[in-house]
Amino acid sequence: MVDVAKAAGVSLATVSAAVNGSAPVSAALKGRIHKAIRQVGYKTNAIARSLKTGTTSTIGLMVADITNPFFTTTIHAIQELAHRHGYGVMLCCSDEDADKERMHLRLLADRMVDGFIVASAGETPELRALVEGGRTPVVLIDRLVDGLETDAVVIDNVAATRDAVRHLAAAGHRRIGLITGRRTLSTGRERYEGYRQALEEAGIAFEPALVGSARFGADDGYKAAAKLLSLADRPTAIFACNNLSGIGLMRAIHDAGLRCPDDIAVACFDDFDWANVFHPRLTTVAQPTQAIGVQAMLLLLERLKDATARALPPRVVRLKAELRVRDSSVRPAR
Amino acid sequence: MVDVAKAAGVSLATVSAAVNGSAPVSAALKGRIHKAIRQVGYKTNAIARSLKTGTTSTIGLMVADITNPFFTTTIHAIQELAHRHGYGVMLCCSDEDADKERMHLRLLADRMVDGFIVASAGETPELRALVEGGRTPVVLIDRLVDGLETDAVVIDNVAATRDAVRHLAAAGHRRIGLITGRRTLSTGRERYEGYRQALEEAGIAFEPALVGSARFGADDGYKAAAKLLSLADRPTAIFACNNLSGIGLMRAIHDAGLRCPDDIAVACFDDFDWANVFHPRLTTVAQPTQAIGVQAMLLLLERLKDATARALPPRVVRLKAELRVRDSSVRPAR
DNA sequence: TTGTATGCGTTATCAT
DNA sequence: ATGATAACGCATACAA
Repeated sequence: MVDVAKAAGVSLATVSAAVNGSAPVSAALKGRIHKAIRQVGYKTNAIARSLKTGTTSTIGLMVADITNPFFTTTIHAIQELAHRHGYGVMLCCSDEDADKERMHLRLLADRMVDGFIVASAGETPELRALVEGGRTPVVLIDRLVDGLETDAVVIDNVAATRDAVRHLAAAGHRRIGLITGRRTLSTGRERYEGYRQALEEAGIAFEPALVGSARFGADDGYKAAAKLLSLADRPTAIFACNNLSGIGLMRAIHDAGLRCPDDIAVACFDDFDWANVFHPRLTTVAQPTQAIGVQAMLLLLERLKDATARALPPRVVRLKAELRVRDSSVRPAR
Repeated sequence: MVDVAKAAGVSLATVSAAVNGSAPVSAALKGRIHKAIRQVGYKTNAIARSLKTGTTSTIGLMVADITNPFFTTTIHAIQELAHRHGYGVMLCCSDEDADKERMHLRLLADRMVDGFIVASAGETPELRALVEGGRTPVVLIDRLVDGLETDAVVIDNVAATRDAVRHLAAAGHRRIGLITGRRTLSTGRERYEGYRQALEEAGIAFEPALVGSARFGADDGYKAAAKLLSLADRPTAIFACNNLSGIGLMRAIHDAGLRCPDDIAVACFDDFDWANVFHPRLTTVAQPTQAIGVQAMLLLLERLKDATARALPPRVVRLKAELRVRDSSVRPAR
């Protein structure tokens, strides 16, 4: 920039003013300056600017599983919107590991990101300090964390699961199994609650034996499902609380020599491109993944751009998920 | 940091030396300093450091489609390895749009990332300038770009496709269709070439009518597939050159009232979790997605950490993909 | 409207 | 071994 100033025969400050429009500069000088910029091949140094302004035009995005199509679409939406507003996105993945999340949170904080969007793997001192510090806005997505008062975008997991299980009950099923995710997550707890509600609503007694727990990955889901399927009086329908346990469930059904939906009805959380293609076409709870990302980024942008908005109380927006009934949950007519 | 110095009663320079180990500091002072650091709650400001050192400990990752499971796993591997080495990852997605890619490349360059990993949507002046400038290391993944001499990690697309089509031919198919991706991409060209080679090898005459083109997304794949299927003398087997066109293909088959593999055999590029679960279990070409990410990051790290390695000539590593034969490509015994 | 001077938080070069 | 001081490249308050 000093080179540009020299080449254009003006002062440093004038160049800065011309580049940022922070002060009026005569048209003549502007022309000279821009010409000089091209000549010198000047590129504004964002680092130096950051040091001076205290902002990096970068947000930190922390997700629990980047491999999950659910997060993938959300990340995409966030990234798209962020870029449109001049923000870069620094991505971190905790792999559902709270310790990793802490590390990454520190990495992001060190780099002085202007804001955070995080799908937390669990409450940590770092996360709490971050939101309580109040210096950097953070918006939670997908999962709420207890006692953390900050912006958030989640879906109504209770209603979504209730709808799905209600659908199963309406089809005549009385023994409905559940494969839950981790109860330490708000999603896990809420979906479990939705299951209970639907059961009660349908006048079906809750049976602990019918709920399996898949804390990590498809293999865990497989084991939980296999256990359910080996019950003497096995369920005639099963709802899987996430994508991965859904995969495990379908594998277990296949390996048990059972057929879906003839022998057992299935529905699961999280829709994905292929769900509609194979046999059986899978009944799913489709989250508004794109909208979640957009909403989250919008919330963050408000706090970022608008000084008065920074003082606003926490806003949590709950979006609705949609039950997509396909073949896997409805027994074919005989 | 100046506060720390004050609190510990030492000079700024000494604190810096103690923190970075850049100069010997007596144990006594070290103790005082670290205590002061905790007292003050000091956190090193990466921005200021970057301004001084000229490095950001951040790499730019540019992919064409973050929604694609292929990229997803690769991104994950890159991110993991980067973090282990103290690097942050700034993620950009071009959506297969060269113009977007240019914008994002500029965004990353402005932020002074130390290195790039890019799955390019096409050659652009920005990309060329970047590698020819030689100031920042660039490693290409998935796709090579003509005339760009830089590190790269790709797979042997010709061999992979040849293997898959050969498998189809070996099963007795003589009319084998192809749904290609964009020919402007190296992957598109190489996979097409592999198809031609397998045909020639099997003594099957090439028929232009049997190759459809799906440039963007599943819908495009659907159309291309539908056209192939409506041919008077339609193919008895089809190979889809990527995940998305595979989805379109399967939908088209279903909508045409055909059954796979009974009426038509199918194989497609890119494996994914669900491929093995539904009926028909899908025959796929599985890329070593994780290895691609690891290799790419390794290549980049070498250039980043080792001053002498920066002068090394471009290295392109070609990994092998693996054909996973499942049900969709083999006609059941009658 | 334009220029001068100063500081952002580090690291690095020199003395001491 | 430690301390004073000068950059790094930009933005801005203030003076002209």
